[in-house]
Amino acid sequence: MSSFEGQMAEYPTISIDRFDRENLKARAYFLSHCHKDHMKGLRAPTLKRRLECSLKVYLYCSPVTKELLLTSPKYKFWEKRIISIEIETPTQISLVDEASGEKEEIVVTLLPAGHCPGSVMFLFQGNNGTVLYTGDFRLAKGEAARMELLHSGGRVKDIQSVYLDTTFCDPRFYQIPSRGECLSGILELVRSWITRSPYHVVWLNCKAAYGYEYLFTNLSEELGVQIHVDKLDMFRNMPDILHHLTTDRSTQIHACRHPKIKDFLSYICPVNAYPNVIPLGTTKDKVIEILQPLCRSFQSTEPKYKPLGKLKRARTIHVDSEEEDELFDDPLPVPLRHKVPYQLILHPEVFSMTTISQNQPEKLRQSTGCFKTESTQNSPLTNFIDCEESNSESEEELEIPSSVQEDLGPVTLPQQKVDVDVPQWEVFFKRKDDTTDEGLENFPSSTETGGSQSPKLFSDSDGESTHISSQNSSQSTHITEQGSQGWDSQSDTVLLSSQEKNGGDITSLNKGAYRPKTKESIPTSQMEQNVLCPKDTYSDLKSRDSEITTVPNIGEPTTLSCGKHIPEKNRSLNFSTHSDSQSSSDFEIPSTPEAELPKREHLQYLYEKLATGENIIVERKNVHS
DNA sequence: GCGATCAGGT
DNA sequence: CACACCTGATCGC
Repeated sequence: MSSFEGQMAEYPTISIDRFDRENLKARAYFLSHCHKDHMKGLRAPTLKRRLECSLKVYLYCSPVTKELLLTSPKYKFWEKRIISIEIETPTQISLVDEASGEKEEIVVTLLPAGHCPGSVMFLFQGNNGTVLYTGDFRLAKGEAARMELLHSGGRVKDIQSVYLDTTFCDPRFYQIPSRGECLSGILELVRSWITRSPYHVVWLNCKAAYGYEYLFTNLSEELGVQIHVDKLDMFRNMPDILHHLTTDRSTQIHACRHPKIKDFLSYICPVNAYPNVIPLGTTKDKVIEILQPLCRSFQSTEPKYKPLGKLKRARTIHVDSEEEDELFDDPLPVPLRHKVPYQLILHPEVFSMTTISQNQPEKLRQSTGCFKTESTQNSPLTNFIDCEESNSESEEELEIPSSVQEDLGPVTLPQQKVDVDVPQWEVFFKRKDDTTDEGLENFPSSTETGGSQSPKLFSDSDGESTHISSQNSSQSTHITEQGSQGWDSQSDTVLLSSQEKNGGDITSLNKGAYRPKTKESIPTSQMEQNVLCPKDTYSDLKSRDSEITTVPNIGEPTTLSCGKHIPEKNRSLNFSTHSDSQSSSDFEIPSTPEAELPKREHLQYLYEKLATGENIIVERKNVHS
């Protein structure tokens, strides 16, 4: 959480990422990115009133941030008062005091921050010196050095103050895996899972709104599978992202919001509930105590609602399989779901993963927590972990009853046709080029709107000017994003050539920026083959497959880190770049001198363990007893 | 009824 | 441990 109060000593008349208290008097506002903790007060009535009175007050942000912000009706009142500034374009702003007429000039330059789409750092230049406000940022080594506007005369500008995101300002975070490294790890893990069968699905447990688009687009592009999200209207003008997303649940990769399964019991409201599994450290009586208030037998004498929070701790519930379809009766006219998603849950942020191999999807969808399965053949009811996805703001506008929506859940893979067990891959490859977004307001899948699951390379949109491309989206800090950053072509060339040299695994990431027409140059048949016959294509996976056998144990979720979060365990896994590994030199990170660099095979082994839920004893993190 | 704030949760 | 949220309770307007 940012402790920044909104004002900088040098330029106290402007406010950045804070819109409350003292900031209500600001002459100009700046928003670095669209995360809630940087938007405090932004939609408060006090500020709204201020806007109505002070007609010269504006909010400055990147075009992508503006787009994302205005997607939410709650910020619509800002519409006429937001001025978007292009990345790396020094822009002069007059700071006028409306009461006295006093005026101050300031030049602001937006620098890509690599934190989430649209995220920027602000470089201010004025009479009180040059200051840099970083907001939340995630730049790879060397990226700052490549920012021309941070320099003048061949050297870095004389910066008076820097207001810095110090989240990882700690020696423990000496070595942070690059985005590229995280991506390749996740990518291979997801690939190894979903290529096992059409019923193996992955659920990405994304906590924040925005910031995972990099992962989505790259997974989608590499795997030829669109990512299922709840909403995508915020990306309607960002086809580079949009084309990799879908609201169609029949995909193998999900990043949708997950039902808060506390809803489950109160939704079905049975007469009685009998716990079949008693979680460690509690007793049957205690579980019953928790369950009872949610049953009709109890409610008749008791006031209505009792939060089910504690139910979440009951990790496993067993339900007779005969009853499941009754229990989870689907209010929507969709065919019965008989097939089973084998589920891999990834937490891209914390990246704690739990695999679930099950035979009954409904059970999977409804249980509470991924704990331990019973040793019998009976399928336990295994639960999910909440999935926060994009813009929560407009969620309440979704008129589909949440219980309906949620009950369909992210795991209802084969719901479209009862006997169509195999995803229709061909739809992934017939792609229209139109990038119009008509109808998106109704949140159809992009497949439905004529997009396809076929990966669209970022560079496809090069030159198109009718939309905001993710060129501006600073989520794109590395790899593809080099091309999509909207950085000048020189930087692209430099960066990409270094990648080329390295010839990493993340090939498509390079081609996106480097060869605009690559998509067309890939024979469709070949791409299909990659998807349909993954084992041929990824022979290394074959061996892995043999290692991960049948129904894996669902153990303690293992934590592995990706992105900015680096828990102990992860660091102990030494997630760093191997010198001959797949990482490109552009993702270079400082190595911890005494650190051992893991071999790729070793990493892969670890991924497998993680995917199957087996414990890896690398460094024992004391979980609860 | 709305918001701000806090506590607690993932 | 931090992030980026979310939910629920309480209080003030």
